[in-house]
This record gives sequence, C-alpha cells and structure tokens, in this order.
Amino acid sequence: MNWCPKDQTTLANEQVKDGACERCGTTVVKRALPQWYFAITKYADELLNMDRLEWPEKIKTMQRNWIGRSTGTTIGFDVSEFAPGEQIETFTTRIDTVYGVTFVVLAPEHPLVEKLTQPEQRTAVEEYVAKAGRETEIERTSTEREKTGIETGAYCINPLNGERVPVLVGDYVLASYGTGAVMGVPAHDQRDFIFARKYGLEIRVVVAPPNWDGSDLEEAWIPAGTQVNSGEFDGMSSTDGKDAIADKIESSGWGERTITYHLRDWLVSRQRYWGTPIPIIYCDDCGTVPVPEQDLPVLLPENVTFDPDGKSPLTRDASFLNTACPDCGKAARRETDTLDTFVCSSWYHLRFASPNPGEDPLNSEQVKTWLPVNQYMGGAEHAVMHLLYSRFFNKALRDLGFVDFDEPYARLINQGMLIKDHRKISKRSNPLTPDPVVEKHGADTLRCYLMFLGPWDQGGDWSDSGINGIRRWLGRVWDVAQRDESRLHGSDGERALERASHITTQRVLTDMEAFKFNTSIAALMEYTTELTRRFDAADVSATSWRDAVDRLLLQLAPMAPHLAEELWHRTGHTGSVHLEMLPEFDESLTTSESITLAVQVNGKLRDQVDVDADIEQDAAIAAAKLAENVARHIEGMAIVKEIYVPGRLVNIVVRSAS
RNA sequence: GGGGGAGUGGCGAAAUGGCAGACGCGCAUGCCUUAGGAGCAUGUGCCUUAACAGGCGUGUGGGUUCGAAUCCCACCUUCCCCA
Repeated sequence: MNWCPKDQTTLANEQVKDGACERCGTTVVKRALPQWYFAITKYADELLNMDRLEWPEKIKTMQRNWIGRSTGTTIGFDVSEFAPGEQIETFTTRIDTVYGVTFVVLAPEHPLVEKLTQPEQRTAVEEYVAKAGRETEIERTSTEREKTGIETGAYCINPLNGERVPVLVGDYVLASYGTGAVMGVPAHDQRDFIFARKYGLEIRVVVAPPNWDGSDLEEAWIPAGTQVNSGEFDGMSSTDGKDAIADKIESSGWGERTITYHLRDWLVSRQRYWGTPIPIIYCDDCGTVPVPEQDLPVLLPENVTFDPDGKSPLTRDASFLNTACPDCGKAARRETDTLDTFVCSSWYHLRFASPNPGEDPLNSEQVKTWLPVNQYMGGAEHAVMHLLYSRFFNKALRDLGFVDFDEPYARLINQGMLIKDHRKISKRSNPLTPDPVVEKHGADTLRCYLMFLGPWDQGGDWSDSGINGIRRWLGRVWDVAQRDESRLHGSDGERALERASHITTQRVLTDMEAFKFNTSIAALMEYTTELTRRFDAADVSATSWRDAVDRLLLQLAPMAPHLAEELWHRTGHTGSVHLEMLPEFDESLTTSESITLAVQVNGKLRDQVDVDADIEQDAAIAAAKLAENVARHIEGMAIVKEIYVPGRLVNIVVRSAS
C-alpha cells in the first residue's frame, strides 16, 4: 500500500509521482492495510481497445503502456531441497531463453526469501532486505543505477534441463509486479547480462545471433535467433521455440501461458473526510455488510471538527460511526474511509446530463439523449488517471444497464499548458487570476487573447503585454461595425469585398474546426482591416457593406460573445446573435480572375508576374521568361527544365551554355 | 535509461513539398493632442548598396528533390510522460 505520512492517507499507484505524494510531495512509504478496490483489471482487455476513439495517439499510447498487457509463460522452479513442497513462480515473455537460465532473483519482499536464506547468509540478506525497504520503486528500478543482489545460499531446479542454479535476492525485482521473481538469462537480457558479469555468473547463449561462431557475447543478444544449447529444441528459430517450449511446459505441468498486466486494481479507499463515504457496515456477527440500496447515499456528517493530527473526523464522529446492522439489526460500525475523488470525476458528465434523476443516481433516458460526450477538452495530465477510470466506469455502468454506449468521450482534444514565469499555470501552485484582466480589458478580450496565443493544443506563455493587440482589434470592430453606411453608393469594390468575405469565412471555419483559433482570429483581424479600407474608399454599396459587417459579427460571436451580441443589436437586429447560423462560404467566390505567379530561376525567387487565373502551362512559362529580372538571369544559359505549379509558381532550371 | 513533443525575427507565432516570417506584441518615424501607458498612418529578419539589385537566413551536420522550415539519416538543446 502506498501511504503518505503527511496526508495520512493511502494513494493509488497513479497518484504516486517519483516516489512522492502527488498532492503534497511527501515521500510515500509502504504500509500493509486492508483497503477497498474496484476491479478495473477485469476490463483491462476491453480498455485496450481504443480503435473507435478519436483521441490523440499519444494519450492512447500512454493508456496502452499503463495497462501494460504482456503475454508470456509462468514457470515454476523447484526449491523443495531447501523449502519442502515449495517452488518459485516466475513470469517471462522470453520462454525461448529458458535453457539459458543461470540464476533466479527474488524481490526482497518475496515470501520465500525468509525460508530459502541459508544460515551463513542470513545476516547479510536481512540487511539487504531492510535497505531495499527504505528505497522507492523508482529508485530501485532506475536504469541509471547499478543492479545489486545477494545470494541466499539456496538453489532451485530448472525443470527443462534439470540444472541447479543459485537463488538470489535483488532489489530491482518488484514484489508488486508479476510474480515477484524473475529468471536470470544473462545472454539475452541486458540487465541480467550486467548483473551476471558483476557477480561472476555464467552467461550461456541459447538463442544464437546469425553466423554466431560460439564466442562470448559483448552484450546481451535481444532479437530473435536460432535455438542452441536448448536440448530437443536446438536448430529451431526462437520464434517457433517460444511456442514449442511453452507447449512442453504446459503438457508437463511445469507452468502455463499467462497474460499479465501492469494495470492493478484501483485502490479507492481514502482516509479523508472530503469524499463519498464507502457504503459498508461492519457487524460483529454478520461481518462486512453493504448498505442497502434504499439507504443510499450515505451522507457525510456536517458538524465535524478537524484536528491537526490529520486523521479523518469520521473516525471520531459517534453519530456517523455507530449504526445498526442492516441484516441482523444489532449495533454495528460504518466504514470511515471515503472514496477517491477520481470516483466522482468518473461519472460527473452523466449526472450533468440528468441533474434530477429521482431515486437513481442518473436518468438513463436523459443520459442516452445527451451522451456520449462528442468533444471532450482536457489536459494530457489526465491520460492514465481520470480518462482511464472514466472509461472503466462507463463500461461497468453499461454492464449494469445504466448506459447503452461503450465509451464516455468520443473525441478528445488536449488543451496545452499555459506557462507564466517559466512555470505552468495551475490552480494549486501558480494561479493566474482572471479578475484583474477582466476588470481592465473585459472577458471577451481575455477569451480572445487565450485563443490567439498559439495553437490550442500547444498552450503558450502568458504575457501581459500582448493582450493590448486584442483590445485594439476589438476596439476597431466596435468602431467599424457602427459606422453610418448611408453615404456608401459605390460599386468598384463590390467584387473585392465579396471575395474577402468568402475567403475569410473559409479560413475562420476551417481553422476553428481544427482548433486553430489563433489563425481564425488572424483572419478576422485582416477582414476588419479590409472592411475599414472599403468604407474609407466608399466603393461599395450600403447593402453589401451591411452584409459584410453582419458576417463579421456572426463569426465573432463564438470568440467575443458579449461584444458580438451588443453590436448585433446596435446594428438593428432583433433576437440573439447566438441563435443565428454561422455564415457559409461559396468556394467559387473565393477566387479571382488574375493571379500572381512567383518565378524562380534554379529555385531562387527572381520576379513575379500577374497572369489570368486560368492560364495554361506554356503561356505561364512564356510570361515568366519575359519578366525583366528573370530574363536577366536566364540570358546566355541553357534551359534544362521548366516547371509550372498551377496558380503558384514557375521554376526555370538553367545551366551555363558553354 | 526508455517513450512522446518542440526548436523559425527582439517576443507570441504563420506557412506541413512551391514567394519564409501572415496576424499580433514590441520598437522607430510621422499625424492628432494642453497632455499621452489613448487613437491613426507608415516602416521594421540580417548583411552589402545612393539606387536598381545582390548575398545570407527556419538548432547543427549530411541526404532526397527542379524546389525543403516542411521528407529521410545522425547529432545538439529543451519540455512533458514513465511501471
């Protein structure tokens, strides 16, 4: 059990960071306590299936790694010579290397350590085990550190070849992972290789590299190869050997094919006040009894005192603690542990969708209407905690009949981290209070600025100065939208205005769908400038001008909702701008009759030419060659190649004519 | 150590095989102003040049291509994640 001495509570593996409590940074120690778990491992395989999720690959990879499914073989090494009737269970994904086992290593916490340690080694082993108990798992498994181990003095038998190999204790083996014991194959595992060299153990090649001449290896050979020194399996490819050896082990009863997971069951007990009480009652006669459904939910008592000993007030609150056994009615005690807060965040979206469910925790009909969540926005830091728990909850609730879908969040986007003073902005450690910014510039300005900082999924650096640009732009919008269009009677700029409108909408909508709000806003800024220019030139009609301003406001609405609404009303509209549809764009109106081609000579830009938009390749190249600065660079040269990229550029490749 | 991002002006950034630096900040000059931490206009990658123009330039070194910030290889720096 991971125990934080400061917070006086247990922690899930996911909540231990670098051996320290995720909340307060205190070094976490190991404690043995009875706890409540959720059986998330029962869903491990289903949780691995993320094919239909539109999530960032990175998050999917992190979840896969966290679940950590590996297929391999469990095999027992007999130790009855030293501990009658016992054997050491080991798990390996490389059963093809089993003939190369030259030692077996136990985790310091392994129950057989005590039984197997021989008298002459006892003092040294006990010291070693005590030392390992003071170190964190991160320290023990760090690859930076040299592997250490100590002999127990005992030996075990490899069932495949009947060999007697030494049993050691090593702190790089964790009791909590796999079987808490590993077989040592120095020739084919780099950690074992280094370990064997250090302690003078045999390094025996059993999977030969191609063209192996029988000499000693310089480092472990990890890839596949040919079985050698492997009895009846010699000559097989190690890929086939894996299956053949596993078959033999299973048919001989020495072990079996096994799937293991890194994921462990979710420890949900917390020794805190602030949490959902675990609905369990302890009765001296009936044992552990769940609170009957009609008595749910168990509510926290309200008038409690918090003492500085860090213990949950629930452990001292008699009115909460004492109750009657639901089965026999005799006096009984409530569980005083509460549920991890990740339990609540695993289904809050279901409750949001059905806020008044009556007797049930949620209303399935309303949940079906609204969910699953189409687009979820959250931080990448939730990859293996909240997001995994939430998926598990959804699947469990589905199996209980509460929801009819498999996944809670169809599409996931990670917003990036905001950095201030070289540290990430966080509500706990480095907060950015929006109030003064809102006070000074308004909520719309702050909102737009956050969108303008950079790509949404990359976050950005907060700076106080850049916000002025957004403030100025919104000021220009305010000005331009309210100009009096009655003096406009022109027509020369109509076509240009229409083009600008449709191009802008195309850019704004495309970028918004890709969560590139920064470039969406840049497009609207350019459009604002264009509107101002057209008004000052007075070369459009009043109607076109007004339509163009409406278009600006409609696209501004999602970004600066208050300002857009106010201007929508001030420009003569009734009803809310937020009930309007976004404008559409006509691709045919985004093009123009003439285009500017860039002209390169040998890939270097030399000039530009204005040509008809539908110009043919030959004509485009001919026009390009006439450009003054191009002619200069190709004069007297032999033309090797001419390239025309329609609508974009011409590249003329030349070399000296000599 | 392993896994995954990122590296472009003074700064935030744009461009994902086709005119590098859009848009914005900052800065400079000018206009307006009794005033400016307001507003407006113009300019602003570096070097050479009176100008036309030319050279250099997207972390470093190589490669592919008519053409590379963009693709490939190696390296450097940095951020995030890690049983």
